[in-house]
Amino acid sequence: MTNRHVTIKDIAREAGVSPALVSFVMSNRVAGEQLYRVNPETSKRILEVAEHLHYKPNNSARALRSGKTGTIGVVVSDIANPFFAEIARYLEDDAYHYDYNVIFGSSDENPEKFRRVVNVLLNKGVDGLILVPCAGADETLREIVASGINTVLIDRKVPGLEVSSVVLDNRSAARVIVEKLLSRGARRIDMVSYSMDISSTRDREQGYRDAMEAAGLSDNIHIERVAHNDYACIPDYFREARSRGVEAFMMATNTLSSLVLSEIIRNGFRVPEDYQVARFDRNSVYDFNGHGIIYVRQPVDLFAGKAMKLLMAEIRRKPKQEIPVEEIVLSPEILE
Amino acid sequence: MTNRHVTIKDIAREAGVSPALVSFVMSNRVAGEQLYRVNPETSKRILEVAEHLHYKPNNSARALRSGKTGTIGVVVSDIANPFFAEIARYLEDDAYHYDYNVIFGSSDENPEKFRRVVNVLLNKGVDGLILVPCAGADETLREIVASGINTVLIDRKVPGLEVSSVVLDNRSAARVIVEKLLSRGARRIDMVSYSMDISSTRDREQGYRDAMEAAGLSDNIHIERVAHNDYACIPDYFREARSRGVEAFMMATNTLSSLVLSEIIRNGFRVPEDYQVARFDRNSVYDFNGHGIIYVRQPVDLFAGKAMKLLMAEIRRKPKQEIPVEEIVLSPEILE
DNA sequence: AAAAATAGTTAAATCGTTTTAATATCCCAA
DNA sequence: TTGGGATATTAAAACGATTTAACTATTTTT
Repeated sequence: MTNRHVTIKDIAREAGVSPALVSFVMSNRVAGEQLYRVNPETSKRILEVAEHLHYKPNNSARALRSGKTGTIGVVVSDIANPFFAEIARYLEDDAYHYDYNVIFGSSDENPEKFRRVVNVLLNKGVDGLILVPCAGADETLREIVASGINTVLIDRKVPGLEVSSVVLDNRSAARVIVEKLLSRGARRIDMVSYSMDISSTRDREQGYRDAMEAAGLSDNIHIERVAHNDYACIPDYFREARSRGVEAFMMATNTLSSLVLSEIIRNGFRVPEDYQVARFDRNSVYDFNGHGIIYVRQPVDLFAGKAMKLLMAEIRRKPKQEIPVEEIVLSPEILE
Repeated sequence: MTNRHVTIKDIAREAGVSPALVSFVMSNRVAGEQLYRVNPETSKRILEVAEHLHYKPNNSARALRSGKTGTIGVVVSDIANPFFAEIARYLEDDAYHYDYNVIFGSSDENPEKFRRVVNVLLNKGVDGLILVPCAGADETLREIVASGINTVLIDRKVPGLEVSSVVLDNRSAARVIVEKLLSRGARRIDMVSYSMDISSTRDREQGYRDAMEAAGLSDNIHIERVAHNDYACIPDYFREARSRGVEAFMMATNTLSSLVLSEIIRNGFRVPEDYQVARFDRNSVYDFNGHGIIYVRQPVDLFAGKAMKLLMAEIRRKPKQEIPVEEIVLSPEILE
């Protein structure tokens, strides 16, 4: 209340130096290739005065002059979805260690909203973007990349886009868990996936096909594609699957498998006695339903860590340096 | 890539007016009590030029000059916790409608980290704060309030602090669900709570006591207080509770009840046949474990909505207007 | 001893807006 | 015709930092 904003000028006056020198000390910066040379004693005095006056740099002024906001924008499908919430949490912590902040946005898997949210973040003036691209956002993504904004994709990649990404080896992961189901004797294995066109689920489908074909079960391949947020069809699907004599389900995501599991149990069946189940992502539900569920654990911490590291490398590169495009593929862990 | 930043000056030149006028039009502002009067035709022309040049206002400059960043800071316990993730999601959407952005931080229920995160947000220059105060953060909170930063507390309130808050009527909610357990015949009802000192769990404990005492069961009152993140003690506790002949559990939170439920089921018991359970917050686990669980549904959307509304009212009040302190208590919904 | 390099510091421009106070124009009443 | 009020517009001063180029000293090299 009492204290008007303390500025660099106040410190300069108090310490008997110029504002410029204070600036140099506060953000120990490089000019050209050289480090600014400040007398250690002067530097110490300035820091003491700053401390004493409770100086807090004004980020807006900094950002205005330097063009860097120290903020990065993150767009996920839905921050309330546990998978993305966890990633968000790691990103938040990682950013902190780089002296950065994070602003989040949720796309709801809607390309129009995706564009809008990205624009809001860009208007805010983020130094970079970490995006979970949603289906149909290719146009927006191309514009972003073309405009030279530092960007890293996460969880899903977009073919033909010159941009770094961090994804899971979804195809192998899916293959392995389906093989596990096969080794347990299941033959009629359905996969439940999303109808939206994103690389992660498409790759998982391919892994499922790989495993089924390798086992000579091409005829048993059945991929049920559910529209995002249209979950009313699950009961019908389950009834139909039962009539086909399905023995096991492989679920592409968290949400889907909760829905199908719920349907299985509502109908009075048990896992794994009546139906085998394999799925992506852990869930507290396992704690209550025996030990029969095979699942893929995604290294959420690495998703965040690698993405942040790539982004920071892009942000910190010298203006004329080439943009390093790197595609990181993370290995899953298969657990029960 | 091609386009250097388009500024207000570019528009002014193109439209043949002064930068000031462009500014007035872009943010249709009030001067003193009066609205700036701009000729509708001029206004239209300026907007057209702006549109045509793809003008994007520079937020840093705006913020520097006006002192408003259009960003609000939110600190929760852990953004990865479903309850807070959902609140975060609503806050994000609500903020958008006020033309604001949100930056999140997680305190991990650690007062030191709470202070640090709040300071990071303040350094960033947020226009206001929405906080879930953690135990032991009273000092930090008092400083915040004393410094006149617009603040609203959510989920938990801090007695003796002159600040608006939005909380659940935790006491009644707890009383009602315990009464439900009682009406189902349970007499030996334990409550599982946190040892940390926050208003929400304390109020819930009081509600539990109210119900037990009203039923003449004062002697059966047992509140098990678990330290945050020290969940290894749950199995011991459960064994001890069994030996006491406990028939029902009332759990103070999401996380706690998942843990206890898991322990119940791991030991081969069933809900509600062997143990009755009542708890706060819904969870997908219910979908898989019968219909016996009584739970309190918190109106998460209202938490966010009311808090944002209060905060906006504070932010938009005239400098000399009094700070309106309002305590909103939300009604829970009791479900099975 | 002169020239060159180095170290330490600063003046002043600049970033893109907002905002205050002033001005210019027109209209109508006195 | 003069003056007062609207109405519409603008010049110019902020806002608080960063950053370039310049300017002293001082030291080193030739």
